[in-house]
Amino acid sequence: MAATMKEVAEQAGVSLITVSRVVNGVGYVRADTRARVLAAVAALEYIPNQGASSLRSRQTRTLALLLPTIANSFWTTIARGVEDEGEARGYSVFLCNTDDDPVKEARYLDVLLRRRVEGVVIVPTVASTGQLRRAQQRGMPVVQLHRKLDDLDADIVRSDSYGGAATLTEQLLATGRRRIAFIGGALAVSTARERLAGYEATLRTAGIAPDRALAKIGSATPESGYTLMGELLARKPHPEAVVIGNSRLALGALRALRDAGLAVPEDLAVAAFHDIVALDADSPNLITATQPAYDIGRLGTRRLLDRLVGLADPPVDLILPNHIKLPPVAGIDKPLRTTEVARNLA
Amino acid sequence: MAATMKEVAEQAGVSLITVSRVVNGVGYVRADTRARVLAAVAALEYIPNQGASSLRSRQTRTLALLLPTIANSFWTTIARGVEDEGEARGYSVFLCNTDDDPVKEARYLDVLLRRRVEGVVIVPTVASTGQLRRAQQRGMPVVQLHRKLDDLDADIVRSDSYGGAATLTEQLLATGRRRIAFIGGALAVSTARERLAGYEATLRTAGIAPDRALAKIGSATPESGYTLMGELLARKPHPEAVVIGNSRLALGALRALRDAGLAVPEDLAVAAFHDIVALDADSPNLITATQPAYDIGRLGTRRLLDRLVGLADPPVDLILPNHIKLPPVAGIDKPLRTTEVARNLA
DNA sequence: TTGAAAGCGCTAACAA
DNA sequence: TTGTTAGCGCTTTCAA
Repeated sequence: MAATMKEVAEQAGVSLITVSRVVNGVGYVRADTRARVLAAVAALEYIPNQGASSLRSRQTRTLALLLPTIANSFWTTIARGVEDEGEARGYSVFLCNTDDDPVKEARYLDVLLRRRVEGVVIVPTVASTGQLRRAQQRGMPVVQLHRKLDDLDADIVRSDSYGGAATLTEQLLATGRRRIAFIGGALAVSTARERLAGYEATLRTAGIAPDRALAKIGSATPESGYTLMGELLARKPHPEAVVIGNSRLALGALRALRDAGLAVPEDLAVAAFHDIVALDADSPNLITATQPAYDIGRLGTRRLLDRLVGLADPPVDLILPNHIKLPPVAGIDKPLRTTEVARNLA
Repeated sequence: MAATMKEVAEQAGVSLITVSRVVNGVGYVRADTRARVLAAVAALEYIPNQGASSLRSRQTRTLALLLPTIANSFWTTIARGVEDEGEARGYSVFLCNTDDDPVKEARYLDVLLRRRVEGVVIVPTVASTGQLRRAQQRGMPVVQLHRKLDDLDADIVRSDSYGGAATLTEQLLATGRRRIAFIGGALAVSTARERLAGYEATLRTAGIAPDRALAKIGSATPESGYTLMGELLARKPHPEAVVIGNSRLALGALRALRDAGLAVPEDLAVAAFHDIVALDADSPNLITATQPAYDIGRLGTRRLLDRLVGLADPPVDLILPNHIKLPPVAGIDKPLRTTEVARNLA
């Protein structure tokens, strides 16, 4: 049915390899020969079979992106960055939703190995190390996004969780508030640990001993945020401000404040990491740190593609600054960057 | 480097084809032969090369999803449905963001043809027909999602735009309001046309002649929604209610109402199509119609996969009901479905 | 239940 | 500037 290179060659009266050269634009071909080949290509509506080419050349021009779920705007923006960079360099991208389930992730990795994907960009689960190392040993470069596995020797691109939390805390301190609480996600995740650490270190620097009773750890859901904020409000007097480690927690916490009839920031100031669009409606009154999701995807993929063309440097840990936004209040209106410069920028 | 089937065969002391049968689980193989082969597979860490298999068998087990952009929660939820269904049936999915740009779309379709993708699930642009027909002619089935191209002979799965708009309008009428306005997206898009039609027909059924001055058409952005709502509010008296054809328009329209100091629904009731999470914060006071995005993706992909195993029925137009949500007001609290049943459900 | 032979559509390596 | 030969790793077809 579909025409092959051989048929094009016969039609054009040249050899197979000449057609290959014309189609791929490599090597020397006389102009009139090229024209004859192109005419045959058009006449037969020839479309190269990339699978056959891959088999011989050992290049599939294919990447894979594994992330928790595409149905969340933070991951989604990363995905867009990955796809754009891949497309720009001639790579197609397989999309894999792991749901943070190691079993699902392992199954995908297996499929990708069979497909001889050239490289993998991944937001890893806590249990990914073994499988990823296996992939690396088989010559499949891996770039981690957002979350860092300590015992994996691979490039990583992420945002500055520690610095972001520190800046949010600083901004609250700058408004004169001292009793500042914290609500964050499970500490098994590296970003959550770093955010808590950034918050505590900043308090100490300001001469405030962190009060562990004011640091609440939950599960990255609005429900959890609602509950934890409720616990903070039950204290008399309640905290003057709170740093919140992720958007879903913030959503619930803000609801708790509304239900309690408290105004933000007058009664209680809120500074939160802001990843998801759902927070937009509330954000005018918040201090927010937004991660550069698109760039995380884009730069991670760039790094991966550079590896594919031979880059052999040691793995980098590329930490990108968050974008800090302050509420439009007189006197505090210049946005800051959490870190001065991204290190090791490719 | 990576072991081949041939090497496994030598190690196990059998022929190539026997290894193939064991690996693929087809045909007859004696238990002890199978065990020897499996041992060799493990020893050599053999992973089948799917590309080679595809070349011979002409099955790539690969689909593609083309949509405007993954960075929008409606499309994203569709994508999740597509990926889940594909994964469940052993297919990997290439993700392609077209940005509704026909040129980008055409370039992707070309790549996908080269890759011998087995089928395509697409949210088409207005200019897709030619390329898609070409794909069909080359044996690549196409399923349209959400938007219908009139002159393409392909399955489509979408939600009931006409019925959704009709129900939103009915619900507003049921609250006693009569002067009901409409704000919608560009009429070049089939869904926008159908929503306007559903609104107008419902008014007529209620004995109200649609007032064209109350039907505003814009460009599916919050800015446009803000402007158009402003125009409606400039009329004295302003409308008692408005039906809004998509979420981004609604976002802007609601902002305009806030800025004008009008309460929803007391001063002006709002019924809107609700696709994106950003609207959640406002939705308690709205009547909303939410499209079954996940099912659109899932059922569309199912249809495509059924075609791949030989289904030859004429193309269907599968129209799924929207989910209607009413504000928690006494007396009006039972959700409705816009259409009784999805027709032609596979 | 197992195998031999052929070939999918293309490119690498070398030769002319 | 063009061509020949070989073979990528697997499945199809036919035979035993």
